[in-house]
Amino acid sequence: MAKADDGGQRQPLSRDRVLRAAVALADEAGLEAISMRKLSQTLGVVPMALYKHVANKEELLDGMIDVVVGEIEPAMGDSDWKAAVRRRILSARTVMLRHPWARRVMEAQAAPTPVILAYTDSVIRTFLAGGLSADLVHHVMHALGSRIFGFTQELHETAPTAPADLTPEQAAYMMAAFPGIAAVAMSRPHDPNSVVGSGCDDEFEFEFGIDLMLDGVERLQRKGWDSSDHDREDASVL
Amino acid sequence: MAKADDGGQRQPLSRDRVLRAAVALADEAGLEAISMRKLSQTLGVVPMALYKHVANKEELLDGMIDVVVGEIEPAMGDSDWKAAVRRRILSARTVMLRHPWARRVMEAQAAPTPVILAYTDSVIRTFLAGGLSADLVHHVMHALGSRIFGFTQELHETAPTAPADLTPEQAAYMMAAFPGIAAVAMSRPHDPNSVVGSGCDDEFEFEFGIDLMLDGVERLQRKGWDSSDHDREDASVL
DNA sequence: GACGATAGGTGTACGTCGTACACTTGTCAA
DNA sequence: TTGACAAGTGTACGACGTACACCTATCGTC
Repeated sequence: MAKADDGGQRQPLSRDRVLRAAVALADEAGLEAISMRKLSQTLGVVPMALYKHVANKEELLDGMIDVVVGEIEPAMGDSDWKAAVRRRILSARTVMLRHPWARRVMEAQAAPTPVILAYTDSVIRTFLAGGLSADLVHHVMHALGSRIFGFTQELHETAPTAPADLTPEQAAYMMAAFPGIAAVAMSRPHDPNSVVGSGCDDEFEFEFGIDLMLDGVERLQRKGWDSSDHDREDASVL
Repeated sequence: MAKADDGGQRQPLSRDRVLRAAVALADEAGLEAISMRKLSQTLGVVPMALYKHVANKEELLDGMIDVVVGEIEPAMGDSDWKAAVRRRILSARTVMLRHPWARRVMEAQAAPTPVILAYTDSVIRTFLAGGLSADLVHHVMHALGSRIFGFTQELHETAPTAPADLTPEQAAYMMAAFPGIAAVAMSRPHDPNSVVGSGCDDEFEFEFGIDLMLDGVERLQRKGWDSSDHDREDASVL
């Protein structure tokens, strides 16, 4: 069995210990630090030792995601489906902010793990319990997409609208080359208290997005919308 | 200069030729086929030759994305902002369906290229020209996120709601373990004419998503919504 | 026509990666 | 005591990105 050189007893590896160490390493050193070799080092073990607990790197990454998804608050029996979903998603969001690498890993995943399916299932059941039709819920889940995991839909963390850290020359160039972006970037003084690097209040933007969707869904539900209603020749599907 | 062994004259490489070959290779062999070595092979050249035209692999990938984004239809002078944005996004979507690997590349990108900024800018200007306030446009762009590039927001191509290719045992297990998913998956017979692997009408789901957002935005605009209106203690931000 | 600069293609080499495979070693049931 | 089994080790291979030194064809200048 593995023992530390300094005489201390090293507890044996386990799948769980491997996954937790990997999550911790990714949290502090970023996703690019996750290699079987580097991870094994942090566990004081030889690279191949990991393969006794994890089939390959892909399974390692899947397991890391399961750990992260497991941190999302469980559903609570909530009378109002909108508030319930909203709280759940915002809880997911705080988890994903703790593990910023998780998004890229999930996006590269070939298929959802059972843990992910279970989370998705519980969100769906919240909608159904709120009285939404299965048909409507289907479309809503597609429309929400990865937002249910608390992911912003931005592609680039440093938003193109970020006016931060621009030299006057760069700013002038932006103004000339991308007048729309410039106009929008200048449009609002941001709340200095809850700001991320981009200079935007990310929390506000996120809530704006999910509220836009959830309010729209509520309106569809109220008017008894059904996907078979719509005329496929219409410009809009709603 | 490089010449083909068979006596035929080989036209010299160029950044453009490299990028186009890379896009073609990714289209037919997938993103994992994109390595400097394999790409150089398809160009009949030694790996290091590519570095005379592209600084490194990251720049190669950026360039590939620029090629793809360049395929999106330019904006047309459209009186109705909603229809204009809708058409533009749907055009982007058909481009991205041709290059399914583009999404992952863009998501891994550190920063937007000028080409991406130019496209983003033109979408913003469409909104502004339609009379939306810069403030509203700001939030809308965040809310739309990567949807403006025509990306579905799904994490996994094979949606968890896909009932296809399940053995009866698997189906029974799904029903028991994930009743919500099962209920939603069973809820609607899909249009067999425009179906992707998932068994869902992806085109419909995509349009449902953007229409949900654009309709919501139109409503906010009509009632003169302003981000400074809302009370930050409210449950909803709208 | 000669010639040096330069752009474009080559060859070799290094460090990193995931992981196959054969091995030792510690533990425990019989 | 044994011997099966789970856990950790060591070596090795092929793929990757790319640094660096090297050729070589082309062309403007004299």
